[in-house]
Amino acid sequence: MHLIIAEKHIAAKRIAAILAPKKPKQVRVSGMDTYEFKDEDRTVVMGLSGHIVQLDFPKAYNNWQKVESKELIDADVITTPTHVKIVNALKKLGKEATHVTIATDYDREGELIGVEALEIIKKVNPEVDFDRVFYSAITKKEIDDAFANPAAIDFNLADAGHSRQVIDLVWGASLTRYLSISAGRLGKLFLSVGRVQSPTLALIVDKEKERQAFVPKPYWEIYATLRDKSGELFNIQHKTQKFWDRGEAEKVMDIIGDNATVSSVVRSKKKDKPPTPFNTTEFIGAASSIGYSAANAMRIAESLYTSGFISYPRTDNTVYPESIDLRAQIEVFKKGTFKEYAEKLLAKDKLVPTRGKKETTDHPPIYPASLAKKSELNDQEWKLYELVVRRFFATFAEEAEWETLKVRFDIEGEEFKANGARLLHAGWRWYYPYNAPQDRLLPALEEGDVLSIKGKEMLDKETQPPGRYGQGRLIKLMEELGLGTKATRHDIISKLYSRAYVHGNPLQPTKTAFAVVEALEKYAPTITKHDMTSKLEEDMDSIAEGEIQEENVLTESRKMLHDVFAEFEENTEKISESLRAGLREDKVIGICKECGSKLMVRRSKRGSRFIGCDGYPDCNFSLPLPKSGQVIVTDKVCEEHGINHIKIINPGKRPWDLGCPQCNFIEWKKTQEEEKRKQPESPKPEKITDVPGIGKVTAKKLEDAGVSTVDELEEVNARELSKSTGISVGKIMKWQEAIA
DNA sequence: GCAAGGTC
Repeated sequence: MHLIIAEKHIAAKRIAAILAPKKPKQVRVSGMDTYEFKDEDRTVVMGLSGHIVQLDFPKAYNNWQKVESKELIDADVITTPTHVKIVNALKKLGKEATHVTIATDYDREGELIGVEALEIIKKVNPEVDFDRVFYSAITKKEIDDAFANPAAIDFNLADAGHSRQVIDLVWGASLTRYLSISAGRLGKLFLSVGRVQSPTLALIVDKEKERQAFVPKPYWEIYATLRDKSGELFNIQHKTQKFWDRGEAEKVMDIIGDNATVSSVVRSKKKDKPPTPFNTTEFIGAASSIGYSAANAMRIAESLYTSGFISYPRTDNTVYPESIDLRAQIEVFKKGTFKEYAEKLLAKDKLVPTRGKKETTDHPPIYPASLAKKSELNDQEWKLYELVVRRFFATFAEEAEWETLKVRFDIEGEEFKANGARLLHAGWRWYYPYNAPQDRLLPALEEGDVLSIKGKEMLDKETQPPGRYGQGRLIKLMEELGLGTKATRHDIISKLYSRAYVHGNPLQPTKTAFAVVEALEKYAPTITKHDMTSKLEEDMDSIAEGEIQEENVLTESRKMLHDVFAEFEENTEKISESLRAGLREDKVIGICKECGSKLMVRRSKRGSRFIGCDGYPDCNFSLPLPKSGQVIVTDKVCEEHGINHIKIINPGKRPWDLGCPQCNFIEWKKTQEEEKRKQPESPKPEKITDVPGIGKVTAKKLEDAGVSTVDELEEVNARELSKSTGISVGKIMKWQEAIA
């Protein structure tokens, strides 16, 4: 039997459909759908799900307290299955196979994924014969060509990928563990470190430092308001856009008289080029600018892809490959919502798409694969589908053409100006109307016109600090620096949120993030720089070229990590103190109005959280906090209470903007009172069976537990009563609420 | 409970 292994299920299905003389038979093997057909031999095609195994340390290293972080550097690295069903199917089919063809994606990870699968098969069938095929799109021509010319597996390339896995695990796990223990942050709140996440976090922290160091500089702007012939008012600005000297600006203000003369009018034309095809980064950038987070955009893109509405969403490529029939792809839209756009494009004799800078072999750019009806998708999905369709169309459209107008004015010898712009020909902007610049219309003016001045204004302004990174911009920057991949960058950003290193969008780092980045920059600078990835890429290339052995690269990397730990050991105390200080700062939410001490997030003896005063026990001012979720202190300050707003982060949920905790508490008390006022009629129940939800049977149970009157039920400890009766705590507390 | 990389 000939076994063909693809990287994912859908690829297996499509490859089978192309290779099979007749429709392939769908056969379930160990719970997996595979595709079988008869060629020269019986052939089975099965899909993996990317990596189906994972690297890890042996179980003995799992205990954070007992195993020193340093020991992870030279610990064994073992391979464990992550997709058991697929591994079982591989073993079953692998045993029967006489020949195996690896048909995973055409890139480094694809090579490694193929070798991982082959290794599983070799365990049950050591003598099996194997080869490898390369294709860059699943079209009949590419697949037929690939299978007509099978090649050998590139084990060096797979080794290169494997070295990355080991280095990521060893550095990430040992540093994460060391920092978490040093800061006393164990359990869910551990402090993570990684080759990609830490340099990304450092970018965000650096930007924040730049903002903090920024000193705003005051400047002034001068405008005059003119009336045109038709009576309309419009503004013009002094040619010195920013006056750094107030006196100078005031001098100009004094000069402005009653009239302005048009000294020149220059009309010209400007063109702007249609956009390039979407790759993942560009797609996330565009989605981000219409309000989607990177992770959400990718989640929705994934579902549009699995439903067949768009092509594969994880791609670096920005050039449509020859193998796609682009005209046919536009013809799909001759019906439906985008009919008029498709027809206009199809009327062209020649369709010439734009090309981006990146051209790769793995997958085509993202394009709409089939026609969707609005009713088939939810609102969020539709908007992103529409974005992909419109972008696809725009890449075939003409340039947009603007008419620009530059008018200069003379006011008592001072030059003023006004710029106008008008869209003459929409071109691609008709297809793709996102973030389009507005027309700036100026009245009809000619050189020598004299207009009356109706007003003048001098604005006080100051220079602004550089902006924080938005998610779209950060992903683009990560790509430029080689951090992460098209499939992981959005995940890395989500990770920074869930570790409470950042909050908000644009991203704002917490004090914890500052402390972690500072500690790493001082004692383990390698892991905070994108150069570590560049160096790793170089090493991987050398391994792939066969110039160097994987083992050599790993040994060198481990040696570097030992040096880092030697540095740690000399500075144990300092690292621990500075981390703890940073972590403490994230707990401060302001100054106590009653005593002037710090108000902090604290824990009671019973473990519940609250906001308490550092001046306790002399001052016992306090505010409640929600029971679960991480508390994040934002930089927004409540105008009324002078304390910082807070957010609550629960894994897998949207962050909850709680606002000022004191306002929130006051609001909560108010609604509580209102609710009481709403139902003052219901009198306190007399008998225990008057309490809603308590019948005779329950009453008997309660009596057996020593609770026979309403008063007793109100007083009893719900937890203890639950233990002795088996009734849930929640139910008991509800009864108690009903009584009160 | 630790990373980053695939894919769902």
